[in-house]
Amino acid sequence: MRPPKLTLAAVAKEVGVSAPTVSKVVNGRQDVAEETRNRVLAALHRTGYRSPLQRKSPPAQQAVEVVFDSLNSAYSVEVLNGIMEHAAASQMEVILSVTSRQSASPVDPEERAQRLLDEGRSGMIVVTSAFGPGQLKAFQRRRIPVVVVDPLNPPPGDVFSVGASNWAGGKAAASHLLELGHRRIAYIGGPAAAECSQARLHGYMAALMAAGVPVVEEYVSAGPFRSSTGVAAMKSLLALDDPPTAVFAASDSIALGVLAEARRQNIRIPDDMSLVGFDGTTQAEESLPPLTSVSQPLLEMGRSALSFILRQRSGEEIDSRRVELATHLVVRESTAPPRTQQSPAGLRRQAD
Amino acid sequence: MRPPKLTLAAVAKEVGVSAPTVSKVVNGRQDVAEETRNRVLAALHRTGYRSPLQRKSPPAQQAVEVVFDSLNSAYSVEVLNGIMEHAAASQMEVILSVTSRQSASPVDPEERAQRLLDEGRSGMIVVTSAFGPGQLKAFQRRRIPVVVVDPLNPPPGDVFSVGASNWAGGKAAASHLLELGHRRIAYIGGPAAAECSQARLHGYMAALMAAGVPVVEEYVSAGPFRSSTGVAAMKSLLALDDPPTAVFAASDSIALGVLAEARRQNIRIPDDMSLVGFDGTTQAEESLPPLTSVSQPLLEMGRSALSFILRQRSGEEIDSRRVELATHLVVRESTAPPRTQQSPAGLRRQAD
DNA sequence: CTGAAAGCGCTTACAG
DNA sequence: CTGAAAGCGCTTACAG
Repeated sequence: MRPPKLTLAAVAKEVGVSAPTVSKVVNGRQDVAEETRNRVLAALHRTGYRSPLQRKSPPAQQAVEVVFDSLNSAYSVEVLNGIMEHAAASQMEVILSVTSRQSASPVDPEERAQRLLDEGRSGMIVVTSAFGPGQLKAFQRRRIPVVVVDPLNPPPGDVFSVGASNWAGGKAAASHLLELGHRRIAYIGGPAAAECSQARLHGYMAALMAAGVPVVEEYVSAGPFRSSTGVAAMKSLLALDDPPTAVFAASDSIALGVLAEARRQNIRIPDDMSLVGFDGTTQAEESLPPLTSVSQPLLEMGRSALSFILRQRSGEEIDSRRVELATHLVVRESTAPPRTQQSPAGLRRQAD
Repeated sequence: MRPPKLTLAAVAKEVGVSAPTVSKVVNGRQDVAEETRNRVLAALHRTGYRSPLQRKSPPAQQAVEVVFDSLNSAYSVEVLNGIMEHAAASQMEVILSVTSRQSASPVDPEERAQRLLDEGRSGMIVVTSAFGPGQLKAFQRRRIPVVVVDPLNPPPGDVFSVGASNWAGGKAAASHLLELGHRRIAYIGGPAAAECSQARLHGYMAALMAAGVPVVEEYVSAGPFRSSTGVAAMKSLLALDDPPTAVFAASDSIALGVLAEARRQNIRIPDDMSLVGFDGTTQAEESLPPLTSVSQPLLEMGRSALSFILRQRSGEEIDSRRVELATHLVVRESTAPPRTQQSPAGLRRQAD
């Protein structure tokens, strides 16, 4: 005698609810009590129920969706590389999408989440993207593992996330400059709203305050993580009566902009001014002079994100929903003691 | 009033048969008269009937596999961006893989091709990769559309490929330098075996020969598309008795290496030496000085590759299996007339 | 939030 | 070979 057919009704009977209720859970409907949903999901999982749809098509290759807001930075590509590496090692397919490349129509999150489910995907990784809590809910309701990497906005407490120790990194950068003897240290940040950017700023401020150095408002600016931000900020800084002797840029791209503008104005780095970047991408390594930079373990961040998905998928109980990987300062040739602490005028004469 | 729902019953009514009969045809049953079957099939096709199953899963979401050998270059990322853009516009999913990230086990091409087929993928795009003819055959046998972008080795004649007019680009770069008055022009190429690299070299040679300028062996070198190649080549060039007054680098990364080494040796660009890159990535734009470079339509190449797949997929008859997109020279600030055509010694004195 | 009842669209079993 | 009738499994609309 064959086991009774694995229908939706059979699952319902097993859980002790009605068929319509199971139907709702399977389709990610809203109107199911949390507790009921959990019991049904458990039974669905235990019995291995597959909808007629799923039954028809062969069990698909395990796959994970990866969403970037853009691929136009060394940062993104490195995180992607980390994901790809882990994916290859664990036989996962990676379905990539880039929101900034999306043509007009933004995808409805409910629809997207349902499709993920229908196609049997293992989860989704969202990188540097402004995924709102509303969008995340569509996934949580369907129990699709989601991991965000360096979210623009801090994610709701129950969402898994991967980041780097930005605060400590900011502090390390500023401390390094302070130890070299700098007192006038500028900070050029990323988007003011971005979580990581704020953390770096606060690390910088913490270091200054610990050293008894006041935080000067004109020394702090913000902008997108692009070299143009560094160029613009550097122009303003050099126009100050009392320009800084060192600059801490919140990304290597920004730092490269600073470097370009410095060269244009004949400010030598590190002789006339010290410069620290953030990210530790090859850009920093290959620039001239090679940039002192706070290195983020970007590959590792990508790997961790995927490994979070895999662990959730395998039903592992995960206690901490946030992984923060260590940054570390890599000292290269763009930082040196200040030329003369007393003579800011000397710096500007040099520039003429 | 909306059109009546397109059910199996509706189709039946239209043909003048019963629903069960249509059901049999849809499911490929035997017990239907040939003539009836044909009429039903015609109606099915005409009305565009889709079973609830087909209707539900948005046609198993069309997807294309994209294979890169590596993602560590502005070139690759830009091509990928082009693919992503077109994919978003045409509602395709992109399944990414990177061969250099592949853990030890190389995937068996037969297996890979079969999986592609099983999962109903639309095709595969292979970028800058050394995909052998043997591997391609596994796909051709299964009628899976494959498009290669800038293959390392020229693909078999019947494979679709997308590239840029490398020869013309090389010629344009060298011509530009010749027109400025340069006669001692070096070429730093990419991997000697790479098709695109050879084309650029031959374009360069053609321009020199047309101008009656001999091709000097010591002025021509090759290496990976990385900045270190530029550094090394530049060192050798500057050590020559008769160093060139201009350098044409086969990629922007290589050119950036040349630039760095020039700065280290106090060779000013373009005053002491002119420099032309290739690719036209933002690296070239943002460098200091901004680099004159042969721009490749990388986004467009990505888009074209995908559009090739889509056209093949839709059964379109395609006459030409090779698309070659135009490159064009973008003159920026790294090129200028030679300082003194007569005094190579002058250049070297300058460098001391 | 839940489920009895009705409904939907397709398929099956079988009489003709 | 065909189709009326019964059946299946899931979903919907809605009363409680």
